[in-house]
Amino acid sequence: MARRVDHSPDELKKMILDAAEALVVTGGLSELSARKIAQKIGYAPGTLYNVYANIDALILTLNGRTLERLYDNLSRLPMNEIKDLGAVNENIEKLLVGYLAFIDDNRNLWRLLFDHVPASDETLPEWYDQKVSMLLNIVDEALRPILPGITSEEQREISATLWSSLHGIISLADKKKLGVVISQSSHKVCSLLITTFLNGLKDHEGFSGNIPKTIGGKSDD
Amino acid sequence: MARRVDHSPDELKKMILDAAEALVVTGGLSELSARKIAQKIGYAPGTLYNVYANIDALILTLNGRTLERLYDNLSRLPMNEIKDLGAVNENIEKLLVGYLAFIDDNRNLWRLLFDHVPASDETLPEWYDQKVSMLLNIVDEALRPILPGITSEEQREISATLWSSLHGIISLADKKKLGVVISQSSHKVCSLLITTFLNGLKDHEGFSGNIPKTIGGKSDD
DNA sequence: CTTGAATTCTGAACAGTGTTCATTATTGTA
DNA sequence: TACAATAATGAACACTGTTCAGAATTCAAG
Repeated sequence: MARRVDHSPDELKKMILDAAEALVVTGGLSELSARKIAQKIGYAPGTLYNVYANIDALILTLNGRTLERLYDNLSRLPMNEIKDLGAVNENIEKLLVGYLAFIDDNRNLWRLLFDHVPASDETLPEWYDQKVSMLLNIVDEALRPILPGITSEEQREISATLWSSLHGIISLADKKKLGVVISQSSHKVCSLLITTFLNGLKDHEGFSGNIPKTIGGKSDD
Repeated sequence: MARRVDHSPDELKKMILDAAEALVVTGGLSELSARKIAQKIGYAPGTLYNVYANIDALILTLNGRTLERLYDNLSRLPMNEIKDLGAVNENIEKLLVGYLAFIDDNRNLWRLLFDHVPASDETLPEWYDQKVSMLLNIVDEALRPILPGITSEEQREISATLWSSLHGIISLADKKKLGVVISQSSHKVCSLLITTFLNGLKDHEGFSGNIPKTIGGKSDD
């Protein structure tokens, strides 16, 4: 029953990805299987393996698309132009709210980003790291105004620190592994982290907050 | 081939857990299976289900034991007695180093804590949350000296924030999902977070960088 | 048109998974 | 010694990812 003409390889690739996504959206990772995808698109299971090396590769591709969507979401958020410490805090907060909204709208896809542990523990492909990097660029940009005097490597380090911290809070809250512990919503806890972290950057080398009327006491060493 | 006398139910329970642990230690979650456990202890697969409801329950029990071990490790660490901001920073750093060492020595068991996503997304049992809570108590205690004027709920919130932030950095680094992004070791990034976070607490209500002679309730809201 | 190579797709098969449960083997008790 | 209670079995069920010989279809050349 070959029907090469029905769908081009690229079409087929997209069909598979869409079917996989639909399954994940509906029932999470546990609902995803080669046979279910095949059944959904009207092909035999073996066909998937002409297009994707294995299910891990398929999931990685799907995760890439999710990262892209997240990027689109966050990069479209309106930001404060004025960029003193308070405004930067607000901007980061906006990114957080956007992120949390994205998670709310795409919970199972978002979970797939972290829940799925690929069999081979090799490093991720370059194109995947690229997409993560793009996301961090957004954080970089939001933070830059208060850290004019540091290298881009330091900058990236600080962004990554903040971002992965927020990830830690959100993901533990999602897994309910801090269930009893955090009565507050993860949003509130994240906000606490952001404020505290940014406040803590005050004494960092290269910091410049244009501190208007924030809380006083800037020490310098 | 029943041999009720060979091993008491409790013995059996421990044998299963030990076998499961050995499998995870050797080859990670993917090496764990009911049949392999059974084979390792010389029983049939069905026997496991007389003792554990299912594999998820078994893993949860195993994770509980891992949390206990981590607690034992961290609670035994020598801490600074002097408790100004610098000393507290050092103490948290010591906890971090202890944690990272534990991960290094028990990588696959530690991964199991977070990698395994139970089928049912019900909340975790109370005894599990308890163990997590015990761990956070350690962080609480380390932080308390600089935050004499806050409620224990706020205290716990701040500890959880810091701890889950560190978790986020470490776990993302472990998953290599920040591979290219963070060239630095996760230790250095965590240290940056700790220092910045503690520094950021300075302006927090109830903060006191000095040694509190008497813990006075000076919260004013 | 016809032939034949190239491509596309199939689906049975393999080795594995968690889990169940009727049977069987062993034990403690009467 | 007989019998109920318990403990353990292991085949069976419904899954999983993955492979690959062979069938179906398309395309190009003669």
